[in-house]
Amino acid sequence: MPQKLIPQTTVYRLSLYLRELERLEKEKRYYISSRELGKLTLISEAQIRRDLSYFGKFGETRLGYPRKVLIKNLRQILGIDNRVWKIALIGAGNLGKALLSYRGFRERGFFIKVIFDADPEKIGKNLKGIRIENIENLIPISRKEKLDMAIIAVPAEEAQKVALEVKKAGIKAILNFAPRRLNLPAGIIVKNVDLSMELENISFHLKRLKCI
Amino acid sequence: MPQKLIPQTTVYRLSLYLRELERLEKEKRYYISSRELGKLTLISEAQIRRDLSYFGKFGETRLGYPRKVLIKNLRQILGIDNRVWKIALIGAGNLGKALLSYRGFRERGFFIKVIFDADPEKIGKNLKGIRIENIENLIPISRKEKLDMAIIAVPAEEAQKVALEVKKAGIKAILNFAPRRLNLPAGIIVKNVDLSMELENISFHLKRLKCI
DNA sequence: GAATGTGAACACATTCACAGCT
DNA sequence: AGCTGTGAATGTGTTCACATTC
Repeated sequence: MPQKLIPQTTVYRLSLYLRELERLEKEKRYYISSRELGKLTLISEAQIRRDLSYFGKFGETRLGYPRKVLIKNLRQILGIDNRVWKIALIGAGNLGKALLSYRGFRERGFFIKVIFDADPEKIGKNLKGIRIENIENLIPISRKEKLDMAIIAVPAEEAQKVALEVKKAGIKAILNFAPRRLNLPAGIIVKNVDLSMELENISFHLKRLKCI
Repeated sequence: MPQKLIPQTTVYRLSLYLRELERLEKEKRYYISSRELGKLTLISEAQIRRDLSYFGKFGETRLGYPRKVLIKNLRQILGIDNRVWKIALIGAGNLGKALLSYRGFRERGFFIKVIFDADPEKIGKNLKGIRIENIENLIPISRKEKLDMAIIAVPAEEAQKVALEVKKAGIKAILNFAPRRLNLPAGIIVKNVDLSMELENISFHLKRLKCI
């Protein structure tokens, strides 16, 4: 496994490949070609070969990629092979609740271990069997539970403050749903899911359609 | 407004600029420089000037960009200046409900006009004052209401089928929350919000941290 | 013969660095 | 003097096209 520089986008596509390969559960054939996988994922075959080549040689000449072995490799590359990532969900509002019932988490080895909120009404109650803790206790609880990741689902105004606490707690990754760019020191992975930006992007392109 | 090719990423950043400029409501100064905006958005000043230059010359030499005028221009470019986009929400599950209570929609001129679901238990009921319609009626209702956009928040297995119906209904854009790549003919804008992919991306980077 | 893996070419995106302006 | 706007240089990501392999 050479340590070449891996494009950002490649990692996202690996998830896509994995998902489609897993959907082929009933498929009897041992091998799948980059062309076939390309048809399923809508990614060019050359792109697929390039993406995989960053991590090794998984294919066999004339045959293609052995499906199940490739699945195993992809899961290992993505870090979701029999490993558990422990998550803090911060914010027990509508979005937080929706995220709690998202099946994809558990399936992929992501476990929400603690929920935090600032609302005294909510603190102490349970959601899906998980206790809602006072956000004030974020740091001690995170450290005790050795949490890997925080999902920020609080109002925009709170997000930056919360993110700094998360960093202080030694958590190494954030998935941020608040419509606010987080300004954090290096050493923490941040991914943003920003609904406003997606909507405005669509709006931009819709407008172009109508004007041209 | 020259019709140069605009990078994908530029449009997303415009949203970011707009949001930060709007946050400066109390700011008394008329002008803001690309450097100052860069500090706020964590984008380089050169990038900001380049991004804006795709759409015109909004700045003034020696002074910077007139904040309020720039806001107006950005809103116009993004297509959210006193215009209403009519949306169908498809899927009245947990995620759908969470999206319904997202303030950002209304603020930006996005209005959820109809909700669709396949569950007979839900059809006919109301959510936030919006009636839940039978998904079977997607096409006639979409056409009558002249909907611009559909938000797909249904289970992965249903997403492709629903998307094809959306296309048939003449809707021109989709925001897809189902963990499934949609395969559609040209002529419809599709943006995916894919939680699994974000999680696996984080997992990938977390793993690297631990291994290196 | 039919696939992979990959150098080389190309396309796209960002940054540099400075002319031009007030 | 201090800003923008932008050619040119650089950096990053994708595609082409083919040598290689069984």
